[in-house]
Amino acid sequence: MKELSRRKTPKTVVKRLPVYLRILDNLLRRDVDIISSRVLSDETGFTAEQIRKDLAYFGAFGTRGTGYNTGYLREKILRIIGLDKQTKIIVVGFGHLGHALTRYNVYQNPYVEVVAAFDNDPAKLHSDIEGLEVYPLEKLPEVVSGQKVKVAILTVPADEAQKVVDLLVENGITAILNFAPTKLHVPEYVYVHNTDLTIELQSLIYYSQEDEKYHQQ
Amino acid sequence: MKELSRRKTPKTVVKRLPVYLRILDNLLRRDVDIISSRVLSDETGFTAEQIRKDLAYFGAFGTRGTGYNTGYLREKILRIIGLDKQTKIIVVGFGHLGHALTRYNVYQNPYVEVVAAFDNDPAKLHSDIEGLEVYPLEKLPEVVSGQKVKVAILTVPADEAQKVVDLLVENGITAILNFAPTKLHVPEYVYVHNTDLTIELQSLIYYSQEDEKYHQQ
DNA sequence: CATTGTGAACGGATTCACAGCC
DNA sequence: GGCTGTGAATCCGTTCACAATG
Repeated sequence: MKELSRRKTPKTVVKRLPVYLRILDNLLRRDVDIISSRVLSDETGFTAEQIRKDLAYFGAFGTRGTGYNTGYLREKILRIIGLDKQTKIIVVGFGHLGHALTRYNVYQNPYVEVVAAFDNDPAKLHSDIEGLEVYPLEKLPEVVSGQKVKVAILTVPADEAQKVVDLLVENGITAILNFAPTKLHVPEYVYVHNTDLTIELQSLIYYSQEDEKYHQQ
Repeated sequence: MKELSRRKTPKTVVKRLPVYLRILDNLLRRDVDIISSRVLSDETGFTAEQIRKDLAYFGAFGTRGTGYNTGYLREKILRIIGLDKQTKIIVVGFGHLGHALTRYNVYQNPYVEVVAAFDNDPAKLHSDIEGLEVYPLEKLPEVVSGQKVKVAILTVPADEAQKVVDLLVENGITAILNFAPTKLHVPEYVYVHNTDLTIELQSLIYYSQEDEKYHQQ
């Protein structure tokens, strides 16, 4: 019995859930209230089988012969991701990127709340975003432990990143969206997703030069 | 013979090349001029075998019994990625995110040059970045075709993204780093990498709630 | 009879294991 | 002896094919 219960959901599946959620939101806005895996496939570009398999990781949400109830499926996915309850996040590093990301998130999603931003540079301690305070790093433990924040977005320079991460982990952060171009060392229970813009851009450049020596050949 | 020459490099490999490059740069700065796959493994977190396999896609760059010459390997990877020659890129959508990304890139890399930014909103047509002009979208064809730009960073709102992409492709763009939260339709010769911050954040939230109903079980 | 849910087959990437070479 | 380069074995996610079912 333990064998079965140890099934871990692949990361690839978790990455697709938010896509489904977005499509379902769009469909609901258009009053589409039954949806087949085939239509979801058209909207997302994933295969219908893959979508059904993805959903099957979490339960049987559909009706054979009919499809999925849009609203019901949406509720289920919200719940699976954890968006059925408010999530507090912090932004560490309030330079241009941190600033842009804060705005981006604030505006996107009612379930997600940026509760504070942090920066070491006194020049950056001012926020032009309504309801957002920017604090020096010393205040981080108080805010994170006090409000039980679990999620952090990290946009500090590479050479400060590890020190900041240690501080985050110490204070109970369990998931980090890392924009600093460096490998972070964390305990295995902490989840780190790296979004490295330099890497993305450089792989893009690789692909931009089609039919060059290495590519086709 | 055709069978052999059709070998395509896996995307996963291409994504790791810039990581190697960064490590090699760091090592060179510390005057380390011979490097083994084992040490590269320690620095990157990838296995030594994987690193050797990755490099082997492009040739045999090492010396058995010794390792790789740091500077030589760096040159090779630069060349493979296409960073041995100047690359021109444009940023389309000059809101907070576009702005931050432009700064980010300008500052990172001598081989990569943001030649212009574009936005539809007259309010955003001013740049505070040295040497960078922000133009209305009508000017895009002239700049892109004229300067033979192949790479674009896209940070426009989701509902404008497809129209802008069509314009980009029409004018010769072959690689797009897309931050708009929507599926883009492009001819198969165009490479699109999606960086969807909402998706990243939502998967992060999934992982932040460890030992919840769906996760371990 | 359309569509879900799922075991089985497949394929691509990683890891293993070792032969080749300095 | 140490480290690269690589075929073989393995792992894991995707696709296939179909049984189950409203």
